[in-house]
Amino acid sequence: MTKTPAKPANAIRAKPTKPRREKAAQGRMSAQPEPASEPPSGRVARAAERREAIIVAAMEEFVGRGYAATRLDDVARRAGVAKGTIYLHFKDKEALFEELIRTAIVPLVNRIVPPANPGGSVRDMIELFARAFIQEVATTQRADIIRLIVAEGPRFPAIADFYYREVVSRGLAKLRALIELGIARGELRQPELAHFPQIVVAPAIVAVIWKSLFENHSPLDALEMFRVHLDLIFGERRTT
Amino acid sequence: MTKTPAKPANAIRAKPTKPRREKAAQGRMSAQPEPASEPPSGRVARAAERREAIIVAAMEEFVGRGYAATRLDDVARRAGVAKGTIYLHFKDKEALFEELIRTAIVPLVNRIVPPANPGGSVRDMIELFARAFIQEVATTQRADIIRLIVAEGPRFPAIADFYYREVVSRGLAKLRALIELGIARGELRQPELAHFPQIVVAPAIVAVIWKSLFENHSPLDALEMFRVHLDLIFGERRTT
DNA sequence: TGACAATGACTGACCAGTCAGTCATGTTTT
DNA sequence: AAAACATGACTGACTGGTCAGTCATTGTCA
Repeated sequence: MTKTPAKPANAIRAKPTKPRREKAAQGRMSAQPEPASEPPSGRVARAAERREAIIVAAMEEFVGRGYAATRLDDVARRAGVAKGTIYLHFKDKEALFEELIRTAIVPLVNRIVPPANPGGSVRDMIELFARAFIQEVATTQRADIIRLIVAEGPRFPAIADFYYREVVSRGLAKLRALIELGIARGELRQPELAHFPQIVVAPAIVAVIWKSLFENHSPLDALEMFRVHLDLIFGERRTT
Repeated sequence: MTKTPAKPANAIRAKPTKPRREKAAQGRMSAQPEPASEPPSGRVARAAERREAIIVAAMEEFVGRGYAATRLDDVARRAGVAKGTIYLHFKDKEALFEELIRTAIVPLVNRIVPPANPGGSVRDMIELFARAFIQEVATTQRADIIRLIVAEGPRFPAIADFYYREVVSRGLAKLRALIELGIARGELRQPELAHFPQIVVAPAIVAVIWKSLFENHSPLDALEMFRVHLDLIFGERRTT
């Protein structure tokens, strides 16, 4: 995409040779076992480890500076890897970014959606659902991932699509089912709510944004806000 | 990222001087006083006009590409102005960006906050408030300004501060007053709502984000969603 | 005819992406 | 078991291009 004009290729590589000496020390002597994640010894394991490190580093950089302003040099440095290594694992900056979002989102969804709680009230189920979301996202720096998606989504349709497919439509479908169950059971008396499950999660979304932008201006108790919201939806609250 | 056409690059630094001719015509002769935004003839007026054009152009570019990816060359071209002219009006890219948000936000707030409606019900007042917001923002491309603030806010504390001060705290204060009035009048029976006025506007915020990211996946009737939400808050709806 | 607004070619810094070369690790031979 | 060899993960200097910001020159108004 980037290049239109023909590439002049490389003319005469000057002196690429450079005594690489001290660098060896930085490599791995066989004697010392690693600090944290032990010596994987297998080449593949090592590679996977580095790939992981790159993703983690890239996450921090992209979240902190946005897509365009992030330098791959910084990502490499943070990952403790040379820039070229990034390109062994990802086609280009964009591929890294998209892959990043994917690997961040999937485990997030799995952690939140599953609780297919057995026989509690619908309110309890929704509360669990939302509580998990708020605790796993709004409270942590994972909120910034959401902000990143909102910020860059329109420029990366692949990401917006993926996010819609894997998170939004799935979550809303689940929510809608719960709402319908609540209506059938008489816990909920607003049948039209099933058309707009977004209303149920709206305060959680707002909490995420609030945390990112205004937390230092005025902190927000997301969980308490959500409880009040549920009182609105389900009528008077049972004692807590 | 994306490169446009093959840029002549700096192949042969030609003669710096270039007779600028036709451009003059595009300027304004002093003779004809035009209808609308016309031959201001005054230097100051002209200057203000250009400044305005730059802001409009910058708005479109920043909204479409984000801060970092926006090129001032493009802003200049879109504004029908040379790049240097931008620097006659703004210290640098960042100053332009911040000024931009400021001038976009203020009129927006004035258009929405004012309706200090006289003696309707609280629900009517809130509905008016929110309807104005949804019609003025969620429906239009102004929604992208909000997204822009969410996206770039953390990187531009001055903007987040300004936005919090001028829009958020002001809007929430107004809303809180309305909620308290509603409680006093007995229209609202959830006193704790006054602690979280965010709940009232949450669906509108969500609508804004939805429009930006998912409108093509699944359109959302923001106004209708908000009506359902108000039913939740105020209890059963009066016929509509 | 100044004085100042406007211009756009130019510079300097910056950065995505490349690739020749290095070396730790694993494999085969002796 | 040890030495010779093969592999490919890894490195980082380098290229081609981009872009914010500058400034000498030119145009225009009062």
